[in-house]
Amino acid sequence: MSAQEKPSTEVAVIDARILSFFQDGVRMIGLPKSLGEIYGVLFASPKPMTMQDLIDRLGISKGSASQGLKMLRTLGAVREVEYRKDRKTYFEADVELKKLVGGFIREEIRPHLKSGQEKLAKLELELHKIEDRELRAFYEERIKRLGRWSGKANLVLPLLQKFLGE
Amino acid sequence: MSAQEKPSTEVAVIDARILSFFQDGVRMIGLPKSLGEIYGVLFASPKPMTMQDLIDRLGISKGSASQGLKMLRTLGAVREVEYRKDRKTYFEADVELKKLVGGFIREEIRPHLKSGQEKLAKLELELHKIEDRELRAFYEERIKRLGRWSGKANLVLPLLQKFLGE
DNA sequence: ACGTAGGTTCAATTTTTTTTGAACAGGCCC
DNA sequence: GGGCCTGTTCAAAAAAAATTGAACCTACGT
Repeated sequence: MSAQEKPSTEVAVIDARILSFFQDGVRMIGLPKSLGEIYGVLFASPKPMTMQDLIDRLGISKGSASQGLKMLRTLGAVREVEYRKDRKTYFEADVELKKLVGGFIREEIRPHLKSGQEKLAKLELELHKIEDRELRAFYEERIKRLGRWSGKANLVLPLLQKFLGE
Repeated sequence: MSAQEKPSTEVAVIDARILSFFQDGVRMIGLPKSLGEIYGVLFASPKPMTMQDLIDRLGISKGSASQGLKMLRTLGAVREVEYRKDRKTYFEADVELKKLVGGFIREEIRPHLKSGQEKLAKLELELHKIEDRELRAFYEERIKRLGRWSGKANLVLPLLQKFLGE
């Protein structure tokens, strides 16, 4: 039923490989497998899909699909598109690396980085309380080092985005 | 007992903050929390520590400590040092960002990337089997795109390392 | 050779994360 | 209004990952 295409064996094989590509890829960056699966199916689909299509295709629950799509949208990896004039929302994969990486950095990296920087700031304030000269010097060095790391990260992320943006 | 220093309150507070810094940081890159804890303790310690020291300090099991140190060693984040002439092995944190990032890339990124590239290679071989012209064109575009992503990653990683290496 | 301290391994357990599914909300059409 | 279709939420269940602890090495000192 519905407007599904005959899934010719070859295409099915290819879809499966693309899927496995993303299942893996997403693991690498520490996101749930189902995110990779949903994105993979959309990436491999010539036309937009509904949530129900994804549920059928992947055999996942409605809840998973809904949450997965939500996350993918906030990452900017998937977008809603006008497609048919019905009640459903149709999705397609956003395939620009720049956007994918940007979303990942914004949602998954920046917040950690920020909280780390806040921790560092507090640390600096504690330093002077250490009595022992030598020990204080040691901690100063370490904390300065953490500060440099943090600074590097702040420098690298925009460069990375620019580089991937072409 | 043992050669432990008086953990003056201030130092304890600072150590705790450093620990929490790494607990978080390690989560960001998808490594187990205990790795961050172990590394954090070593990072915050002016002198080398034994496995037993870590067990006492963190209240973790011998197994955890052993496995954690193993992983940290293969990541190049921790190294064994000569310290006292006893049977124990003493560890200290390697604090060069370049080395940390390098180890992470080598152990956690490269293998995924490689397996992804192998999948891509197989994919290319399947493409010609698709009968439908239009559909084949679509898949060709997508797979070429994946290839470009992969290529970018291969380009970026060395640059990243160089940049952090200074 | 024996006992013991330091260290590793791995199956079992615990903890954490992910997924499910049932309840619910809103909107559309009759 | 009432039924129905899409989609969301969230507590409970399932799955996956990390941690433990006991068995087991190995090398050293006596």
